[in-house]
Amino acid sequence: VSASTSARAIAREQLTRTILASARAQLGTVGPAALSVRAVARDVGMVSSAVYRYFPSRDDLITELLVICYTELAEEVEAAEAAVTDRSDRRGRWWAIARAVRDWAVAHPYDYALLYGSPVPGYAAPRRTVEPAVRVPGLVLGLVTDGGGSEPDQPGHAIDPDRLHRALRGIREFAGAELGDGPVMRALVAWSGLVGAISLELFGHLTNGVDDYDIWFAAVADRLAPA
Amino acid sequence: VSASTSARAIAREQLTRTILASARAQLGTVGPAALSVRAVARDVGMVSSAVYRYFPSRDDLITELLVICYTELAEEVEAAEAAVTDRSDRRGRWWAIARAVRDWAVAHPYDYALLYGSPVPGYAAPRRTVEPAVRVPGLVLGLVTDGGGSEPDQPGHAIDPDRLHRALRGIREFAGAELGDGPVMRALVAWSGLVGAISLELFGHLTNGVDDYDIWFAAVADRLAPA
DNA sequence: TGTACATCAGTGAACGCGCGTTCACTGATGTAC
DNA sequence: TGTACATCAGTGAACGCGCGTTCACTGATGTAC
Repeated sequence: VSASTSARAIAREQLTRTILASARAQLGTVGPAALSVRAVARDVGMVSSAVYRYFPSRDDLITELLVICYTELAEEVEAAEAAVTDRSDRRGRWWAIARAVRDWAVAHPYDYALLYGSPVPGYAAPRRTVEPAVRVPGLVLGLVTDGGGSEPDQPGHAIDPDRLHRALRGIREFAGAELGDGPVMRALVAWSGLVGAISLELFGHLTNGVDDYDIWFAAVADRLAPA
Repeated sequence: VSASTSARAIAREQLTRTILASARAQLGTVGPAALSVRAVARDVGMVSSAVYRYFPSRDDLITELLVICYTELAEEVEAAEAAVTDRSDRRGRWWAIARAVRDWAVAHPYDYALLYGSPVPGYAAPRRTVEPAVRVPGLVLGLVTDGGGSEPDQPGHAIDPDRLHRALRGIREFAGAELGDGPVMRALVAWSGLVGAISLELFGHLTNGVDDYDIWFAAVADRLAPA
């Protein structure tokens, strides 16, 4: 019996998933800051100390949840974007992305809050969360650069283009160096607007102001289209 | 001695402020979810039960903090916007608003997280927080409608204008009924982008991507200008 | 102005609860000969 | 194939801590006559 399929290994994998699922469910009732190892243990029916056989600390549990949620979101959004058959329809691809992000957020509001809401106090996300985290904004960037545009930013309010160019170095390195600042800014503005719009909706800032969030979001996303 | 200036009344007012200041300072180290009555009491040098002479519960303390923070933010933003002498320079007024919001957010990141980050679990904001909360978005709305524009929304992606119009009823009622959907959407998109951009920055989503947040924000705000 | 009473701020103990993490342990699963 | 040993999952008790809120109380401040 190979190590990875032994009864122990199978049970371990199973239970790891069960613990994570329970933790994620707990997120939905209590928020990430109050996520508790003991409550998770209670939920999966083991003693609290046993959870430490699976996760060395509460922070590692949170890290795993972050990776899972970022990955799940990214996969749904990537699938939605890839489903747009006319690849030259960049507006349609944008709408697919925007809609998929919001659909996921509405379906998993607490997970969304974990990813894009206030940071968990006393918790610092390790590097391994970065890669899954940048997949969705990377998709927006890819959409914009697909247009082949490499034009610089067209400044309106006295923005120093050289300084802006230097400020965006990190993003260029992430995405490949042939990016103009104009497309990068278009993508970032669209991404900011998307996150802002969803946050305003989910965090209750539109209560009594907007009655029909679906059409509202459609109209916002329409105006945010980067391409 | 009138009731409002008696030694007792003075001491009460003073201590109320001290307690709130301590609570707000505690926000900055621990996040709103972990704000603790006992820690505040310890900080101001009284026994935990004594705080209940001033605030009937922890939730009331949070409510007061919300009102204080919303009000402080609104006052700074209103002052910055009012300082733009050329009232026809709507781009300049927008920039004043955007910059003032971000300046306050950067100076008080935990307060910003309290207002625009994830909601505090188990806490429902009462009505009295609404009025101070809408002052800043109201300013953006006012800026847009100052242009006198009452045009409908110009749809790009098959958006039903009637349905959108109905969805925005609450906002129209709040701001006065002569608003076209076009200006309302322009204001909301700008406001969404503003909140999104600041949240991405403060909540750490641009780490290693953007090096110089000042110029980045200036460029984003420039592109978000609603007027 | 002085006294008797009412109001209120702050105390200290208690209730009942939760948390993350460690540690020595039992007993089952896996491995090497 | 069978036995001896090593690995590991899960237990239960404990450490030391924190929390929100209540309650009977003391003693100071305010008020009415």
